[in-house]
Amino acid sequence: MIEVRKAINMRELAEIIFKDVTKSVQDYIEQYPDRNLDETQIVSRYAPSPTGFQHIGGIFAALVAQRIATQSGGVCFLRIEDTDQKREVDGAISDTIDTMHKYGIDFNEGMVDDVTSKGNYGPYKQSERKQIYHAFAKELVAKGLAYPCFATPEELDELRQQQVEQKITPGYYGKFAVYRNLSEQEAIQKIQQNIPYIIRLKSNGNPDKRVNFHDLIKGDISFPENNQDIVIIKGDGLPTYHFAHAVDDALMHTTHVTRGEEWLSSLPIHIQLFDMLGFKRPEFAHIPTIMKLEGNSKRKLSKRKDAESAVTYYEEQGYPVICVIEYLLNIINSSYEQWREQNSDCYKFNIELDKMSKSGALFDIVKLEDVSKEIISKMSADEMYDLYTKWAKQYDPQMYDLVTQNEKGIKMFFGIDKGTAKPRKDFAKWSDVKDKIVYLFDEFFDTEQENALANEKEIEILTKYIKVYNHNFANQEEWFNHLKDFAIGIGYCANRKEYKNNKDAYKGMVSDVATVIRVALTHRTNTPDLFVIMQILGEKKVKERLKKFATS
RNA sequence: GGCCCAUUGGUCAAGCGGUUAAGACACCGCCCUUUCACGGCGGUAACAGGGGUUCGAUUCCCCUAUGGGUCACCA
Repeated sequence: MIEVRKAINMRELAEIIFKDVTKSVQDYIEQYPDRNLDETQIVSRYAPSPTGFQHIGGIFAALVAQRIATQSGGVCFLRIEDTDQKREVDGAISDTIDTMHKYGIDFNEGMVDDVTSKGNYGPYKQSERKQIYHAFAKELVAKGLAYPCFATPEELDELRQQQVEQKITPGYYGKFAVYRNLSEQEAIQKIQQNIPYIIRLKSNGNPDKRVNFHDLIKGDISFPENNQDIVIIKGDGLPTYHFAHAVDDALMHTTHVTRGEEWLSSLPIHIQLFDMLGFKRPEFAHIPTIMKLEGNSKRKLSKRKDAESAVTYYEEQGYPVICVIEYLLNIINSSYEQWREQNSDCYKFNIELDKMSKSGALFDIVKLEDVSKEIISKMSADEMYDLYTKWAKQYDPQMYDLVTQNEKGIKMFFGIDKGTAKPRKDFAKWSDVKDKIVYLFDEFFDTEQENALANEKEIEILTKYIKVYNHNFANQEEWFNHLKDFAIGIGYCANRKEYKNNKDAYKGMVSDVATVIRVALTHRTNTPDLFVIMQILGEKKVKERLKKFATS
């Protein structure tokens, strides 16, 4: 009899707290039916907060989520977790979507811009799902599994302080959770007095018992059960992450929750929530954090300290997006590298969660550069030209103007060694290009600090070379043969072995001659094939530059 | 501090009780070479430490150390 009356009271309390809730839990469960997928098809999601900062770790997490769904023929959706209104930034949602799209990551369902979405399991923005959370919270209160808590932030602070002093686990639980045993009448009374409150879960967990589960990346893990009466609905009426996660992923029928490993330790809470709400638990995969080495210790890539944590960094530096993706794939599964040798489309690579490293990888920009150089070296000259000019237009307008005015020459330059078995690997990113090509333009060449080309030997070479210079060779080979003859004529050797065996007989190697000409023409000791560079420069410029050092 | 997770060369990492402990990047050397590259060949370099279990431990267990995560009305 007493039990029945209590149940009636709890239902009444729930009605008073959630008086605006019109639909029942059952209504929602019916509204979002099971997806018609077979067991192997994965439903995953990327669920960022719209804070306006695109972190490289976000790309990493989204890539994992999107790949496992897509490769299984499943669904990956984008859900916006905007339950913290203080942190929200305007335009962040479309910025997220644009960034992901740029990196080849698109979603089957979810938000498509700041306000609209597609898919049948929406809304996909948590702030628009308040009614849904309330319906489930109401049900919990009615069942006596959740309750209003009237503790003020000050009281909570004080409680925490005392607990810390006494060296006991801090938090709102057990005997410290004073409002969990408030009678329904007392609670109703306080509500009617307009005393602010939040809704807490009435935890049934026992920390002496353990929950076991299997994480798809981390393997078997065991935690003490959660006994904290965690907040599920905040003072502003919005749910906490934990509650929203359980309700959403259940209703949206997520089969695989992939997220950063910072969530691992709250997994006992989430599992408890799924159980108490009567939901089936999804699979979990906690992705290791991308780290950075500072001194001798690893730490999380920091938004404040590390420029490379921002996705915009890679854009500004001009790393082609595909290179960043391939580098990330390489971190996800190191077998990617081998696979890539046989395949070209990185989006076809099947990732395997259980082969992912359990600990966080250091972000290795040197490795990224290598991956990037390899990819760029395989691009056609036209492709490079298009990507470079697109980048330069935004990040280096001066170069953009120069390059677009000299399209033919620049394409010739980008085309050096293209299509051969051993293409050059000059560029890791578009910001590398400028230094490697500016000498083609007088605007830069004339003002560059010149390498010293002053000794007699060098001046002699140039003085003599200009006299025999011929701009009209048909190809590199003819041109080089001419250079060789010239070098031999002035006492240099054209055969390395011979030179080595008989150094005293020569002034130097033909390579020494080439170097002198190269420096005169480019101010650099390191450039691609000289013949092509001369062709790009044109006869007039070549002669001008040679003459500068030559004596008459 | 409590609770979790991790620990193979400088970095990313194979390995799943018996291996000369892969491979890639970086570095060094040699070769090729008109320069610079590319490429080829070779080299330096690792199982955090200590106990067990076992005929045998990088692999399994325990302890220690180190690193990371987490302990909010943030996600």
